[in-house]
Amino acid sequence: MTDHVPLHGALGGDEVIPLFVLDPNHVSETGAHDHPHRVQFALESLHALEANLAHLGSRLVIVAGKSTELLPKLAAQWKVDRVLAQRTAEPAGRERDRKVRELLHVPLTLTEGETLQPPETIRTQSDTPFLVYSAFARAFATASSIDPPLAAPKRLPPLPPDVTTPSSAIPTLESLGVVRNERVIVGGEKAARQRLQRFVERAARQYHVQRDRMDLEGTSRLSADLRFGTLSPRTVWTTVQRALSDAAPEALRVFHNELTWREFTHATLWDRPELLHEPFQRAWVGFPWQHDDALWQAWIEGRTGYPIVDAACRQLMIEGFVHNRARMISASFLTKHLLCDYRRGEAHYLRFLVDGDRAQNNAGWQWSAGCGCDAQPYFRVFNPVTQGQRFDPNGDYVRRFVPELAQLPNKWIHAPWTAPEAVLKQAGVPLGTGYPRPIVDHKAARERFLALATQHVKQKG
DNA sequence: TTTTGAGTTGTTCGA
DNA sequence: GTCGAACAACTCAAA
Repeated sequence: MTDHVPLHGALGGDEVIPLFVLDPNHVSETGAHDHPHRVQFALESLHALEANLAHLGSRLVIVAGKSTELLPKLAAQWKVDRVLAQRTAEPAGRERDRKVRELLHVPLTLTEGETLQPPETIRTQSDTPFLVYSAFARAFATASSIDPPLAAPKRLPPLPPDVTTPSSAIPTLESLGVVRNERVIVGGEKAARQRLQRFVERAARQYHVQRDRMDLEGTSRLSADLRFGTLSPRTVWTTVQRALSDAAPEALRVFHNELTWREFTHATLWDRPELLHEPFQRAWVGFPWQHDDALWQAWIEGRTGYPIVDAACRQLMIEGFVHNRARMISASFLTKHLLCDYRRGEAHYLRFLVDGDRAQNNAGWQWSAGCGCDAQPYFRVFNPVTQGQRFDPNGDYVRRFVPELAQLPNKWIHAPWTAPEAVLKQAGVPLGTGYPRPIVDHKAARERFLALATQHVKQKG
């Protein structure tokens, strides 16, 4: 309830009806099957919200159906004088909001809050959207002072007596055919605040040196909270800023930089909704991605033979989360080593990530594939072995998600195929049966991709 | 209008 | 092991 801009805006009136519309596209058996981890997190967050509102003297009214049909109907029935909601940069949400506004007979106020600044406000001097990150970040830093978050209300007005619509119950996971996953982070504002607190106490001060370490808890793990609004970006920005006021400035600078990237991805998607279907760099339209179902299956199941890639792919399925660097390595591998269309990987991540944020996910995948916003061109091809050695130096991340390699000594943990037979035998890792050999050779795959990319981009340019 | 400096996260090779 | 250069030009954004 902290920093909830629509609720805060609505408190200016005498009566407030907190309403949540359960969209059957998202919360149904099919919808839940499409994104099980996110549904679990969302339902828990909804329960927490319901309890929170009740505690403050109000009630959450839950209705199931399409916003475009329900909102005009309910607004008329309840004789409300306005409707408030938070706007989103996500294209389908924008389209929904546009239709709702058209159909409502009262004003629809779309408030800010998804991002620190409204997505269309950070512009170049010639009033065009920024196309490179660093220029955006400079403009963001000078243009914006970040307002402190709005405090949670102490008390809410009770529901008006004529709101007699029976509230739907929040569906159970079982009713949606989803088995609860204990490894997925807990939803709700309270759990979110605990995560933020934990980050501030344990990791924030070392953020600049440990954020890339896949084996440590060096990151904030707040991506899902930012996606669902269980924490507002302002809350995260200012809380970490306050906590690091006496720390080395580098830690805060690097953390704020990550939040600024989030601003950039949302502003960019706001400006170019078609990015969900097309590459950022137009020269990449029509790139000859290849479709090999055997390679695809090996990647999604974590059987590529490259431990760090396999760990990342398995973490996604196990936790609904992947460490940022592991996302990059695994995305780079799928697109550049296996030549799979980044959109296929993007959809897979969107399906299973708790934090499935279209703006962030798309920008990340495009960057990894080489067709996104990046100063460095396509010839950066991550080496899955050296990346593992640098950012998972003891192999702990690999061992956590690829247990069949648990007994393999550190020296070979990121390249089991280079280990002597005796070592493999001792570790109980029969290559080819216990753990796969690499499905592609790194050097050959790298050269193949570079040749293909060079050829294609030249042709286009 | 032209010029200028700069561009998230890397890899490989050879000295 | 460590370090610097090459990778390849091009576009963006501001002066």
